[in-house]
Amino acid sequence: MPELPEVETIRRDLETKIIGHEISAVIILDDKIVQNRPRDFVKKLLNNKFIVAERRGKLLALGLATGEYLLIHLKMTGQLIYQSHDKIIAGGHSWPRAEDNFSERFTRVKIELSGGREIRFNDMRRFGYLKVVSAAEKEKIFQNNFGIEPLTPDFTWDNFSGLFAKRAIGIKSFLLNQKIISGLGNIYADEVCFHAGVAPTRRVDKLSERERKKLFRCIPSVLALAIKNRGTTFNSFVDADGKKGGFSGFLKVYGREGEKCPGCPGVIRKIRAAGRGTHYCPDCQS
DNA sequence: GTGTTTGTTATCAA
DNA sequence: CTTGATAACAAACA
Repeated sequence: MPELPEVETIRRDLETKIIGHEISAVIILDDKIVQNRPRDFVKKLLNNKFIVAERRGKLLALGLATGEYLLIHLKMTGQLIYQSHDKIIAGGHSWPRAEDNFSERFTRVKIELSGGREIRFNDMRRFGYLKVVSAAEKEKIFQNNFGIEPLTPDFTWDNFSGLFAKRAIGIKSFLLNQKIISGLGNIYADEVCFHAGVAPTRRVDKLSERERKKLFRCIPSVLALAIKNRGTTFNSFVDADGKKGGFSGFLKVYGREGEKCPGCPGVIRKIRAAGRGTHYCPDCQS
């Protein structure tokens, strides 16, 4: 599941590869994925070029020379894979094969760039989307749909501590709510709770100042370490080169139901919280 | 055939 | 208004 670290990994990959190259072809294989009218989508991209790669939460925004933005959301199983013709000729890998995390079979949109470069949007479950919007619309979406952005100067204790006020919700739904905090999904929400030593079932308005501070510190530290390791591949995530992330082995609780807790003799439990599978150690998270 | 996986949004109920 | 619960979307897998 691509969350902030996975999307950031892709953003950084693409930034070095696609900026400044003219878009020479746009092929939509599945209309459902594109939220513009297909003809408009192609028209807005063709002969244009990407000049910047931005991210807000789990949403990618690739800036175009015309001032518009291509928004890309990977949702559950989306992949953005880059390939250059040169690399293939030089003996590099070709497109990742189906057995490496199903890809080609689920290619929904192809964007070809000058010089034999190409990015492909794959999505097995077709939850993800691509959409070209104006700079104003993109700004509006960034503003209205996303809460505080971890790993930015905005993420201060002053700003973060204010988010707890008058909220009678569980930590899990607090962390998953993109309008409160941007970028955490099911994996990192559980991991943050573990590192902070608080049970995901606790209500945020009942947390002590000390516990809130721990959460505040663990959110950026867990995310930063995950980015450093190029994200978590649990099911389908791959980076822009089609390679898996390296953070999976660092996961302390997610996907480890029944295993021994990494921090104490206890056993990792799995429950349902905020409608999601939720992993934690009842002994060291309280 | 059943249940499970989750990002996001919609809908309903307390 | 707030919150939680549930379904919906979609496709694959055990």
